[in-house]
Amino acid sequence: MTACCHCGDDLPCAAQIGIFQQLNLEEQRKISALALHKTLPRGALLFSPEENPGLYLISQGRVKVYSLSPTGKETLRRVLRQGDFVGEGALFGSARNCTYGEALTELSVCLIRREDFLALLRQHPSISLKLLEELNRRLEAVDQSSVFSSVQSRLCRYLLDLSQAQQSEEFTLPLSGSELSAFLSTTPETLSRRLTGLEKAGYLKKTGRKIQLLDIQQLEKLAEG
DNA sequence: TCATTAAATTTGT
DNA sequence: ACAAATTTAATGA
Repeated sequence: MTACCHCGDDLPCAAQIGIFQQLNLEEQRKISALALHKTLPRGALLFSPEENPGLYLISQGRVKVYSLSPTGKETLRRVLRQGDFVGEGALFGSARNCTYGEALTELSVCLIRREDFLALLRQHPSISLKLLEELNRRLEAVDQSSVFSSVQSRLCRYLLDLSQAQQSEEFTLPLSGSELSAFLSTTPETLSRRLTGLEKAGYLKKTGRKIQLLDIQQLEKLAEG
């Protein structure tokens, strides 16, 4: 069988992806056989409104997902990391979206084309259920980051999410200040001020782009607001 | 490696 | 929100 991305031969790339983890090795191998394995350089475009071939699974690296307004202003939607997937919108025909996916780092991805993935869903209803769960989780995330919450709480939530994703209270911000401020729907200036505010309060320590969370409980409190 | 300069971030208004 | 000041990253010798 085709060796997958950076995974070992006996570890199909599907094994890394959350929604496929409950499947047995045999089934994961089948999925990996369906997938096209690619490596892309930093800056490459995975998908765009014009070209959206199917479901991408991220096996190494990070992807910036953003939309472009008619005036050319970029709004960052999310940042994908290892184990995330994107492109399910391509499954539902309405290619009316305006999102782009760009490689933030050198990238290894698996691509499952639209038709193949639909076949997969019919064959494995449990994958469909997993997919629904994940999409619902994203829906809640959008809800939480709505205009009703403050920049501070959105920032805290982001930092806590990041810390959880990296399994560490110490991490490096994956986005530049301007990118992160766009993501949080604010400006670089207020982002900087909130961040130093949290530092002065003693809730975290900041050294350049490195962040160390010191008082998780307080941050969680602020994140609720 | 160090100096120059470009870019990004922080701070004051 | 803008602009000035400061810090950090990139480039090239």
